[in-house]
Amino acid sequence: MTGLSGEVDAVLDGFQRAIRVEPNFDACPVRGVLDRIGDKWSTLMVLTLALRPHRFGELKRAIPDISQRMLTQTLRDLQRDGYVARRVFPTTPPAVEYSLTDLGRSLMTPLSGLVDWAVRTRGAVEAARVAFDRENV
Amino acid sequence: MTGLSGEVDAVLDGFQRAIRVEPNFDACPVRGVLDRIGDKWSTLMVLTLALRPHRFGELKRAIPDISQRMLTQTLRDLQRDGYVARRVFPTTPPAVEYSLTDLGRSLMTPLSGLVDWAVRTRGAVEAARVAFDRENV
DNA sequence: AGCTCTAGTCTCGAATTGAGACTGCGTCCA
DNA sequence: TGGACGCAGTCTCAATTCGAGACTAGAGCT
Repeated sequence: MTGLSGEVDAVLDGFQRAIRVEPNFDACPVRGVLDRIGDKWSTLMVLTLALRPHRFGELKRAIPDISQRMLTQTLRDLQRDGYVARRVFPTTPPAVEYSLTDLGRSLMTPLSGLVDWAVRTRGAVEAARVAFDRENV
Repeated sequence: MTGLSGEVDAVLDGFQRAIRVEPNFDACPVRGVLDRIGDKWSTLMVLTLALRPHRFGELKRAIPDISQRMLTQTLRDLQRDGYVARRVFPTTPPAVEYSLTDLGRSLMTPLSGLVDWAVRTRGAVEAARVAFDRENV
């Protein structure tokens, strides 16, 4: 047995069944969802928008090392998947407000579990990295 | 108020504090951990290794659309971070077994929460995509 | 001698990303 | 009246990353 809780086993079973059932592995819809979440900028952006709605420029300042190009593109992708809502105020200069939808907010529960895990394990990960780099010159 | 549970709020607070404290945003250790998890292949590989240990070739067959190059590289990265253990049997032809470490297994709880969420929401995401594509010609 | 098997590495063209210049258009200040 | 500014992008080009597939070592099998 795996030593994991029953809940985890159930999810694993579901995962295994999902990829078995899906003849085209690449088209697995769970992968489609996970790939978006797994994107370098997506989680960061969802986490930032969870604090409060942001305008385009605010997001750029909140995540200083993202390029405008990727900011635009990631926002579009999140919007397309229904996680983020885009509201345009036809003023000059233009104002655009991005906010999480209910679907986007529903991601916060599993995502915060992951962030929490990351915070708890980062020490172990850092130690593992140092050990690995020491052994592999 | 955000409408989220207190637990999520607490994690968000932690996240916000973490990025505030970190002067070099790019070096935030949580991001380092999340970036690895967020990798296109990492989650898939962890999920596969959670089923049972796999040899290199088995992994390649289990995840048919990964290139050898990325398979090697992702496994190295996961090993470096201490999620995966690599065991070499000095036979010919060589045999190498990859398995999850305790640290790697500890990821299964939050990760399965995410997979579960992906399974539950994929219908809504698919609908959002169709609606978006219809509106944007 | 030649073929097979495994776990990689190497090379090269293709796709993705980053840095930053540029746009449109009203407002503010002179 | 005209010049600079702010905002939310788009466009271009260079750098980085990725995928596909050829190639390697060394023992066993025929």
